[in-house]
Amino acid sequence: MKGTYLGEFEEIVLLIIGVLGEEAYGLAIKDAFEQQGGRSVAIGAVHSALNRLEEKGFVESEMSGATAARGGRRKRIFSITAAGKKALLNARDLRVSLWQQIPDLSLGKFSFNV
Amino acid sequence: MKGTYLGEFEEIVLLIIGVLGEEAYGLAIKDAFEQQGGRSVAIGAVHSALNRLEEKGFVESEMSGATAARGGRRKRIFSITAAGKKALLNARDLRVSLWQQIPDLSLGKFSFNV
DNA sequence: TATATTTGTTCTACATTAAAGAACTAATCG
DNA sequence: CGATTAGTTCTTTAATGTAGAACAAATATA
Repeated sequence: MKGTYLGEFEEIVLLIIGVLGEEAYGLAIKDAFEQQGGRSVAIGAVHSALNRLEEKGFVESEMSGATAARGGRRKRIFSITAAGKKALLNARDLRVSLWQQIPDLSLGKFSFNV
Repeated sequence: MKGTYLGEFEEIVLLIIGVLGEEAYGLAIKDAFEQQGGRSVAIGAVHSALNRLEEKGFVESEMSGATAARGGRRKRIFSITAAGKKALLNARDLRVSLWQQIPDLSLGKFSFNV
C-alpha cells in the first residue's frame, strides 16, 4: 500500500461516481452504494473514502450552488480524473485476466454454479 | 467490515489460488501475483492474507508431502471453498453491473481510451 | 422572526486489511 | 557437519474501512 493503491471500497465508490455523473456527492453516493452493493454503510465512511480518493488524485471535487429544495444545501460534487480512470481500468483488467485463466469455469472443481 | 468482507488484495489472492490449482501455496502465490499484478509484494503479506481467508472460510489448506528438490519443504496447499467462490462471484457481479451503468463507455466525459 | 426540520459536510475515534521483513523450520548438497 | 535452498510463522507498522457525533446552512411554518 504505497498510497496510490485502490482499495475495495474506494473502487466501488469510484465506479458509483462514474454512474452518478453530475449527481455524485456524498449522500447520493451512500444511497447508490446501499442500493447496488447490498450492504449498508455510514455516511462518514463514504466521505473519508472520497477524501482519500481526492488525495490520491483519482477524483476532484467542486461545490455546487444550493438548490431550491427544502434543506437543499450546497453539495460537493465529485468527478473522476484521468488517473482515476486508469486505476479503475487497471483493476478491472487484472481481474478479467485472472478469471480467464481459471480452468473449468463452468464445470468440475472450480464450478461456479454453486 | 464485519468479518466476511473480501479485501482487494484478498480477492486477487483468491483468484490466483483458482488459477494455480494444485500448486497454490505461499511462495507460488507470491510469484504469480508479482508476475500478473505488476506490483511486488512481501511474502508475509501473502501469508497473512491467506490466514485471514482461511479464518473467513473462503479457503481451506492442507500440508503436502515434501518434494525431492533441494530444500523442498512441505507446502501448505490452499484451495477455494464454496463460500469463497460465492464471495468471488458476488464481488465480480457488483463490478460488472456498475461498469454497465456507466454512460458513454467509449466516448465523451467517461472516455476510457486515456 | 424564531425554531423545527431537512439536506449536507467535517471531524474524531477505532477496527480491519495490507505490507515488510526478521525469525524459524526443514530438506538437500558438498 | 556446515552451507544453501524452499518454505512458513511471527511481529510490527501503515493504510483502508467503518461508525457516528458535531456542525452548517437552507427552507418551512407557527
